[in-house]
Amino acid sequence: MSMEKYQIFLPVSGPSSPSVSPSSLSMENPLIYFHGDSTENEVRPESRFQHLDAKNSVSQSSRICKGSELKVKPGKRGGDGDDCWKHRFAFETRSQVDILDDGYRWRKYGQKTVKSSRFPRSYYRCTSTGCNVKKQVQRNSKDEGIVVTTYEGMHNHATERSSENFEDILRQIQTCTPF
DNA sequence: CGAGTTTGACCAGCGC
DNA sequence: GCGCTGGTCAAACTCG
Repeated sequence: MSMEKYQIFLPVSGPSSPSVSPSSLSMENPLIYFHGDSTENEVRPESRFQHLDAKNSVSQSSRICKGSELKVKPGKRGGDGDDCWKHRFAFETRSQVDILDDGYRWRKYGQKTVKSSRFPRSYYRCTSTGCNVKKQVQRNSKDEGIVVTTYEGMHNHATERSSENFEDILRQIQTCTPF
């Protein structure tokens, strides 16, 4: 993925605009820019997100958009036994490959075809012991060149490989709390 | 042989 | 209550 180009969409409007210059963001040699229209270009009308949104008393008008962070309750199976709300955010990247090299090591634990998309959704967990971060990867059904990545949780360790720029992006997304 | 992937089964939440 | 759906488990499999 050395010459892969990424287009990362982040919310520009709202109180949580990442204070980062687009030109400073890169991943090897990426072209990254901010996307200004978060209404027309929502990740997808995912009912789950909207439902969680409602639980968090977030107004419907400010529903989930790309790069937004939200807090989500742990899985129904309570796999990690964590009763606290987890940080969760989603963003889109334009890439030929599904898996972004974000510096962390991920282990795939499932794949499902979801009704809302013709592409399967893949489920990954961070392989680091004690780190319960998960992510879901799915191609946008409207534009298969766009990969929708949803992170859940916060890493409690450093990256295993250097991918500083992408890590910067993630850190800044995680740092800003929109709600 | 260990780490990661695949894939069918299982389970629980939600809407009707 | 039932069926649908999404998320997870775990055994089998692949690969380095």
